[in-house]
Amino acid sequence: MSADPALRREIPDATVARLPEYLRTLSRLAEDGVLSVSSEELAAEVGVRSAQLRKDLSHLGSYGVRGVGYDVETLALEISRALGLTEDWPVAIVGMGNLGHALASYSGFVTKGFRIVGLYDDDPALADEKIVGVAIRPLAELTEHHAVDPIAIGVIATPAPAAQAVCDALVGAGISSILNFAPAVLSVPSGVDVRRVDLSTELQILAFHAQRKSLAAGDLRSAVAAP
Amino acid sequence: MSADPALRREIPDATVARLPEYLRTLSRLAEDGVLSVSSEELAAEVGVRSAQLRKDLSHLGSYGVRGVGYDVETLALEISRALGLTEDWPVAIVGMGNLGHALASYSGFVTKGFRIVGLYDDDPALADEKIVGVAIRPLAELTEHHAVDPIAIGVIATPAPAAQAVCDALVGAGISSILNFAPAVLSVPSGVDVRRVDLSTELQILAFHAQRKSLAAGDLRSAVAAP
DNA sequence: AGACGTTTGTGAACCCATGCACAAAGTTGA
DNA sequence: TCAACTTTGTGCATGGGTTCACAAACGTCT
Repeated sequence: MSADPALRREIPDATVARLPEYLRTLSRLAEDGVLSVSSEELAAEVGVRSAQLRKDLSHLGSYGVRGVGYDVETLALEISRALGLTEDWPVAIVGMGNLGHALASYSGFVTKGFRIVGLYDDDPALADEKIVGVAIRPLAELTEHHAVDPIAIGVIATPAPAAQAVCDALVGAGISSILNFAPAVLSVPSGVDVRRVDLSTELQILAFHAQRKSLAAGDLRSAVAAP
Repeated sequence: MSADPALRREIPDATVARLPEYLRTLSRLAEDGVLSVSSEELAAEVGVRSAQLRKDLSHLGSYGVRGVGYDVETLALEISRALGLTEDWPVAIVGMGNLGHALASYSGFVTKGFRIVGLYDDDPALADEKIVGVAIRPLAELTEHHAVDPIAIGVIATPAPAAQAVCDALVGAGISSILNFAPAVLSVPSGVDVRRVDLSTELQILAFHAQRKSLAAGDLRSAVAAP
């Protein structure tokens, strides 16, 4: 094995965003006993163009065989390595409301490369609860906990007003990867990586397109000026 | 009232994706009693460049005043109109597990332009439950319900294996806007709009960047992430 | 061994999005 | 009224991402 192009070379963000999808589909194919796929087949499954798939994969090295395709197992492993999923990443969730509960018991967490090591909420009513074997603790214990059993990724599932304070606590403890479910823009020092998942944003984007469709179809809305 | 540029003109997807953020921030400013903002100020709040904000807003018309800035109320209203949020969109959620419960009780749903009109799950154990005043019903009743009280947006919160069947049911009933939380690629006829929100994808993207950071810092070749 | 069919990997062209820089348009103050 | 100042709206350049199209590489079959 030579140097690892997946880690050395710069992989475009747009490509990184698609790799999890490729990986998921490859895993499903592997379960179904499929040994080899062409870029055309895999692209069709995922819903992208085959040229894009090939270009994406080319960023992590040359793992295909011309005239044949890609070995499913090998490619899945290489994508896992590129994404850093060969190791388990310890995750902590802050905010154990409905969403926090849902995230903690989400099966996708445990299965692939992630492991919940901490659940935090300051509500005393939750103090003795355990989810998937992990106790819920007050946020004040985060730093202490992190020192003993390091946390790589912090998930914020609190209401928006609390999000910045929680974020500051996470950053203060030394966590530099944050997944934010609260509808708030977080300000963080450089070097800290924040991704936001926002339900209402997605709904609003859908509403926009739905509106466009309904206007395009029945064009008898309020006063539309003639061109 | 003249022609509505927000609806007639083509608004780039990238812009549409940012409009909800602008709207949220404007709403917060309005609550704080702020009457007017410059593109510089608003952009700083949202975390984008002021030039981008101005270009985005220019796609929906000319609602700023040179030398002054934007009237907060007016701009919020215009963005709401562009996104189609002046009307309430009826939403149905399918799959009342942890995530479905979390989504149903999510406050963001009710407040801004969306209204839950249906909750569906085939699990008999949930048959008599009500969340936010809406009863949980079996999926078979969807079409009937939709005929009486139309649904604009369907949210899929089921496990991945059930997602395609649920999607087919939604599309079959005539729903053409779908928000999918299941980790599965849905195949739909053209004209149907699907957006996917995937927790594990987001985690994996974070893991990729975290890995890059840890490799850049301590440059130990094949060593593990942990110090 | 050699010709043929298949599929990858990639150079090049296109397209969209972002950022810069400035003229146009408005306000304020004398 | 007019000059000075502020901020918008936008033409233009720049950069990234997507798609096309094809040569190189591999397996297969005779």
